[in-house]
Amino acid sequence: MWIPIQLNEQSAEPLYHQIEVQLRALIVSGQLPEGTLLPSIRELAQQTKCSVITIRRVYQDLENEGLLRTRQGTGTFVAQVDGQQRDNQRRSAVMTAIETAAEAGLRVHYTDDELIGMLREALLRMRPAAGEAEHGSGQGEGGRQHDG
Amino acid sequence: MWIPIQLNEQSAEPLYHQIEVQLRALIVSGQLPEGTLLPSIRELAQQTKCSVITIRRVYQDLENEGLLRTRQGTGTFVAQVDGQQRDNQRRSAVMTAIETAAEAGLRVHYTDDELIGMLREALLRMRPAAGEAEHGSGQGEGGRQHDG
DNA sequence: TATACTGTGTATATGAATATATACAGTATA
DNA sequence: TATACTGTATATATTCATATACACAGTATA
Repeated sequence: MWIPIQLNEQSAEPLYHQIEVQLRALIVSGQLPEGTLLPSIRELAQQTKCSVITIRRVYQDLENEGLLRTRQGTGTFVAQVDGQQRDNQRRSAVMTAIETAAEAGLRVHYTDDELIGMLREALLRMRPAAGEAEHGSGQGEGGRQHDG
Repeated sequence: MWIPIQLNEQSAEPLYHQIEVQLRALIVSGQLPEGTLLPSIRELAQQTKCSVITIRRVYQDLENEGLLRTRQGTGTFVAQVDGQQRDNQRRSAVMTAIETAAEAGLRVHYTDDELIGMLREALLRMRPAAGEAEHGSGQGEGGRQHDG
């Protein structure tokens, strides 16, 4: 049992948070369907080379958000949430970040069009040649600092 | 000597960081021109009701970024940076936030158009009626006076 | 020089965030 | 029941962020 989690050891962003963000996205985007049995905390701890307690925290946090359901002795599953609610979570995760960006933009007096242009640029850069033959160049994504 | 800094005591965002973000924006957007003498650290500390050391840290951080210049015994000034470089800083402050948002969006499989739409929404919400009845540049209620 | 401003350096308190080991408890099944 | 898995609870180490007091040093000027 394996799920795609990529940790950046360099980043100042704490492990538990990196894992949470990625796992949350997998669930909320439907890539991990309802009822899916996740790896055990020990298994995922081994995969990610961090402690069991850290993974436990991740599972616990996501359970508190209603995304997971755990049964002691059995395992941890993707919870069933109604589509409406899941959409909300999916949306709000992104909207929060967008609002932060918009705020930053307004503060330094960028126009709406300029900001939208910058978003277009960023997307183009991060989603290289979607439709072309790209293969290979590992676009320098990655290490950002923690958000404020 | 007074500069418009608004602190949110409730926020989890630390004081020094709130001040830095706002002061950086004032400089980088040109609202505080080159050569402007800032309030002394003691004065700004009083205005913001936080300690001198905290303000000192702010000034020091911004000096390390090249935005300020301090002369012991005299005061702290807005540094002269060539327009190119200042534009870069203005831009990168926003771009970083935009990239974070884009990353979040891609993770949950939003399309570019959806993300752009969300940004439009956010801007509309945060910059209400910018072509309607309101005249004036709308920014910052609470008075911007500026005498020297 | 005396005074009253500037910024600077050192040393420190405090609390939260991060991560951990280890022992405990529930569940499934041969 | 014995075993081998699950998750859980407690207690703790460590580091970093935040904020501070207070003595020190440079500058301007009456």
